[in-house]
Amino acid sequence: MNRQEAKQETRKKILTVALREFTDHGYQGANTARIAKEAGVAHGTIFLHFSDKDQLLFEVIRSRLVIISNRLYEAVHHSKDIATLCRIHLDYLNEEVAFEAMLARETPLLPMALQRQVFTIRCGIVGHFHQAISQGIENGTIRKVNPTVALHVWFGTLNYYLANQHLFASPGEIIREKGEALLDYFLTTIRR
Amino acid sequence: MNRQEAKQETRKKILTVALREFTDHGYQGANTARIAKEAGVAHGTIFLHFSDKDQLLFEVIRSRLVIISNRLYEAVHHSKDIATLCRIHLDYLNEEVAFEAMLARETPLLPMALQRQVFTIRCGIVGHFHQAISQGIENGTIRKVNPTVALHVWFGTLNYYLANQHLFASPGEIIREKGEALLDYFLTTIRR
DNA sequence: TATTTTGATGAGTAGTCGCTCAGTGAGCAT
DNA sequence: ATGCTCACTGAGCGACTACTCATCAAAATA
Repeated sequence: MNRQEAKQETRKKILTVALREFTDHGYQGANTARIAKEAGVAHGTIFLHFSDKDQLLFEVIRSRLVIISNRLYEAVHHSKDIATLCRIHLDYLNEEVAFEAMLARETPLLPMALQRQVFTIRCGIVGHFHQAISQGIENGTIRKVNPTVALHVWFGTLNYYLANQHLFASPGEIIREKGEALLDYFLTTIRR
Repeated sequence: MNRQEAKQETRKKILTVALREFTDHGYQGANTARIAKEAGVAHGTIFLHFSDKDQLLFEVIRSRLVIISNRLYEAVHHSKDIATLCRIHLDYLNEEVAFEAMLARETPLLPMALQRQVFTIRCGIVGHFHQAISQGIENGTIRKVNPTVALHVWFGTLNYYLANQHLFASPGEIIREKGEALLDYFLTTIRR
């Protein structure tokens, strides 16, 4: 391994550990000294690769969101049925429950630039849901509700569950324990 | 004013300033030195009245929650109609939007003990809504939905709006701009 | 008036944490 | 072999902040 490859390796190690650190301790709680220790590098090394803590965590969250976005985009591309979309969404949230819970808790406190990026990436996902509901209303399977509000209800309630998961369920089990009931409620209230 | 009255006055001044401090800067950001300065007392005085920052902010939050709890409790004596309760709830949130938005953002990050206490106080409020929905189902005005999930939807979506208010509306206007549409959606989806 | 009680003071302590920078040594070109 | 480059090191800096405690002064009490 030459020096440039080694440097990239170091950077990657830091990013990997930083993701876990953010997931476990949140934005404020993430500790650069601990990240360095866990990654097996000196504390100062972090600041050779990233100008400051903000930029490091920005990079971590952004890269994560891109993965999510792509995955949901592909999954969602094939079906326009709202029930299917919701189920795919629940499956995804259940797999990434630790990261998504932390994101739900921390997003409102993130630097505004990062917050807007999170929101923009989410908009792409929400668009598919919107289309599915509008189509359902047109062909008469869904009652005449405001599609935007319906989506805020779906995403909002899930966000609420994730952010406060330990008040509603055993840790890490929130989607498994509450997802089905929410989906059932959501579908029966919007379907004709 | 005797000494005991003066002491109570000091305590009250600290609480008033602490409420504004928490509303403006959140839990982590709330600064005990700044609170003391704003309240016109020495820094150490705060810790004569409150064992630590946690207890001070808990007292602040508790006193606020008691207000809405009492207000809803009184309202529920006159009416057990879910629409009325929701409207009272929206009115309250609109009046206290800055504090409630901060609470929505910060609750998941509070120390667990404080979080549980906030949750317990909220349970009293939620109880009133639960009763109204159950009664509505019994007398046939409300469809047979899971009342608990319905409440999570109502409180969860409002929480989502409040926590991310600046993504959905002009600052401080979130309830005014989105409350009516949400109430309309909520009622039409649960009513027969 | 003399003494005790007590609420208030604010400089000081101890701990945390992001970030720096002079120094090190392995790798690379010549 | 020699000298240079540069990724990396880690002790230490400085800023911040919750909390303490010796001290004070005014009010209550005797």
